[in-house]
Amino acid sequence: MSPPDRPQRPTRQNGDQTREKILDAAEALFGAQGFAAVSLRDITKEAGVTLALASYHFGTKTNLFEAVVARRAAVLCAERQARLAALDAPDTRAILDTFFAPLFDKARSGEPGWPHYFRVLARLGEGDEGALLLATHFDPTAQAFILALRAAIPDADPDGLARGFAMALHAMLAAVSRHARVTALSGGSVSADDLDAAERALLSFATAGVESAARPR
Amino acid sequence: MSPPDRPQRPTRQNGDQTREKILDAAEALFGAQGFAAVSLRDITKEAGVTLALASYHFGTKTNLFEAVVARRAAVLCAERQARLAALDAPDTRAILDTFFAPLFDKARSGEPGWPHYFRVLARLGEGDEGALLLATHFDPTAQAFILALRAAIPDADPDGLARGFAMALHAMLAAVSRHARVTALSGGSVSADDLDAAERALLSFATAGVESAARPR
DNA sequence: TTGCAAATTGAACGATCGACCAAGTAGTAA
DNA sequence: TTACTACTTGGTCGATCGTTCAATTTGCAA
Repeated sequence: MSPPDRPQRPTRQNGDQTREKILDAAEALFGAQGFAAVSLRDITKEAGVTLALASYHFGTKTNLFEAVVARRAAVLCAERQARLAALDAPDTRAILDTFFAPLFDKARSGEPGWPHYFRVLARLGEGDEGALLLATHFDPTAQAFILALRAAIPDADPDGLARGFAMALHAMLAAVSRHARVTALSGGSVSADDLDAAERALLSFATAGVESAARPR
Repeated sequence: MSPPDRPQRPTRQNGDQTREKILDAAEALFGAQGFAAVSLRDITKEAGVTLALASYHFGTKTNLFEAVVARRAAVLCAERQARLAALDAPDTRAILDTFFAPLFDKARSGEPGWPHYFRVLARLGEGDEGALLLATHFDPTAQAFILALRAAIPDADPDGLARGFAMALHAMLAAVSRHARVTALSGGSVSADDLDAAERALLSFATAGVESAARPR
């Protein structure tokens, strides 16, 4: 049946390793191919465990996907909130930098799971199920940043600012998850894995873009 | 077997209607749920035709998807190229407006297929198969616009400009295909179907963003 | 009319899917 | 040791998948 709620005693430790292996494999495959295109057999094979373990630890395929999304969402949002709270009278650029930087830090950490996770996130905005997950895990933090931006741009048009922030958010996801597209558009001159240059370009782009979109007309 | 290449005579007419009905249904469902999540049975049921007709007219599911992408790509790119050629010594804003406007015109045309198609395009950048389709159908036109932008911003950094254009492109796709996300982020105050406001915000956002990203540092 | 190819039909094929089960292993606590 | 729980296993269920087939209908040309 389903996993027994969580270790009630010191911990068995063995099952947790299996859980993480399945989550890592699912994260990589969901990010590369999407939810429907990946089977539980693909995932458990990639993880090096038997098929039934996926159902045992996560119940359904949908539950597994939600666990993939939830695992790193809390880490990301907590870091964003902490950095935002540490800012003192920030301007637009500082606020957006605080929003973007955790992603690039994670991408530079060397842990391969984060790039896979970003590709999962980039796919999330599309379906109705994904939108609900985004709203649950990321909207509270995102709205805190929108409020901060509203304070930083005194006479901002709220609707234009919200539109600008949403577009900056998608530009960010493109910057951390679709390197190949930029390389192709540049004719090959833009290096796919120059994260520092990508972060600089994104910050310049989004700062000017958000301020312009928020400017009342 | 497969469709016999195309009408070799005056035209049978009947099969073309069926083709269009299948393409419309596939476009709507692929856009809403993605390639792998939609079955040929879903599509033919939505189209009101029998299952075997999909294979008869398009061969494989992959061929059908490529036909969906190709059908409106040529229309879009031709219009962009024509408008771009008509510009005389344009600035950044005019070039980007020329790139964005055809999408919003189509979205406002009342034809329901176009919004569905934009959702298909928004999903395309993610997989490797989709990237190839994008490159085939859209990259030549996109690179013409990048060249125009380079001419309009004399001392632009080419890599920064390419990054900026790629981000503007994704912001555009978000603006025409993810209305619900913006509404949620704004707390409900942004109307999901105010295309005029979305186009104004996108043009302001992208113009300032691209110029800022292209500014040599 | 007859002839012929395009178009359409209903049914079926083998493969793969998510989920589930009974049985067995392993590690801890009594 | 024994008892208990967490964990793991191989196998199987019905459903659904893309694709293919032979047979039939349709509509223009001769």
